[in-house]
Amino acid sequence: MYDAILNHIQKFIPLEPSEIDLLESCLNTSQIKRKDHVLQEGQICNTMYFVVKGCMRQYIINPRGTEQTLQFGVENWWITDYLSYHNHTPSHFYIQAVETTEVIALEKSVLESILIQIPNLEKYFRIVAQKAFGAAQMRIKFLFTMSAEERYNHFKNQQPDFVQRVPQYMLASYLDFSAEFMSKIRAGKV
Amino acid sequence: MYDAILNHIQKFIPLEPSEIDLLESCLNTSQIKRKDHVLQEGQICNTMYFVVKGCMRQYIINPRGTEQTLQFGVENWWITDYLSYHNHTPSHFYIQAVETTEVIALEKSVLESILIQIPNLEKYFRIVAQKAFGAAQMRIKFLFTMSAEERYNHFKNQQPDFVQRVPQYMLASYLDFSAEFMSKIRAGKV
DNA sequence: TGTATTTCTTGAAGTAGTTCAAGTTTTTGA
DNA sequence: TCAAAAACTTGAACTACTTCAAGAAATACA
Repeated sequence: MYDAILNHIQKFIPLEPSEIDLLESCLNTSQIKRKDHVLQEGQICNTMYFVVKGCMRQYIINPRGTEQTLQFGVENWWITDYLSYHNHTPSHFYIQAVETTEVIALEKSVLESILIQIPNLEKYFRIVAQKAFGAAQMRIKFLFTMSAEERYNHFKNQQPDFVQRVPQYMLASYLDFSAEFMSKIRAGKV
Repeated sequence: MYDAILNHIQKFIPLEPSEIDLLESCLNTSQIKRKDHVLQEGQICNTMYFVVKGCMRQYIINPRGTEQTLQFGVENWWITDYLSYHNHTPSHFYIQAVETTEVIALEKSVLESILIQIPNLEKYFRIVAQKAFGAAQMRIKFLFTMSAEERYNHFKNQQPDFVQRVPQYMLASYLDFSAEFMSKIRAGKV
């Protein structure tokens, strides 16, 4: 039932059988329907979400009223607003299911008690966050140095399946260009 | 001597006197001269740097040969390439002192042994990384939604002193516009 | 299965930025 | 202290994108 998350944790740290039992007793999965939100702008985020199956995204609505995707979270990714989570401040983001998605929702109070009982899990979350930060740095590098077409081709080479999986306009905004321009890139009209 | 880092750690977790002693015995500071590098593109990064006093930056050289700053690290910030650090892969980045800077350089092997002796430090590094990731998300939001002039004004309001502290061309590239355009923004010629 | 909704496409007009080049000012460090 | 190096400014020409609007195609789900 919780194989996905337990395997992911054990890629980074070992777990005792008793720790696995404890985790299994504390976790529970929920289904988020396509287009449903787990976080809205202005809310305080006090939950981390682990994607078991499906796809979530974090997005904003820009001043022109257009949605812009900042982050996708697919299988084995954690998604949350860490700033709102840590500072108890209203979130700037929406977090929504792109397709019907199975997540493990871990509330702050539950997580904190788990971390006291399994201190070694701190290391797991440290490494996950450090890698996510590293990936964000690389993302900024790509945004800074590549043209729109290069960003599209690079992403398509790295994640060929994912390009088919989400609506084009979501991917366009993630790569920081307009949906119309994406259409022209794909048609070779640039 | 190590007040800065010990105070910073104790903002997030308590330390025993014995743990403080241990840390003091493992840490050492070094001076990085202005424009000297602690990491070059292509090297494997196996050190984390804590800025005690001064300013470091992480940058790339883009295909046109221009430097673009991805991150500044001032007092009480950690700076490193987490992706190279964790994956043992060649770094895409340069890390350089903007002004003569005092850092605590913590090598991976030393840090790992410290983390075994003071497991609670995992929590400290977890929170630091999670907040850094949160800040990177906000940064991407600003890059996506604000014009060049808005980004400049926003940064200037948030960090008025810092604008004077670093060369304009470094800040321009951090905010993702050209040094020439920055000059025009400041002169009100946009 | 059929229809409402969502997503994608296309062209035309506009613009927020870049690039280049040359001169000026400021800062650095021997 | 002063020469060399680094940083900043300016205008002119250019371009990689955006915005808008309207129609076509694909998809979801009652």
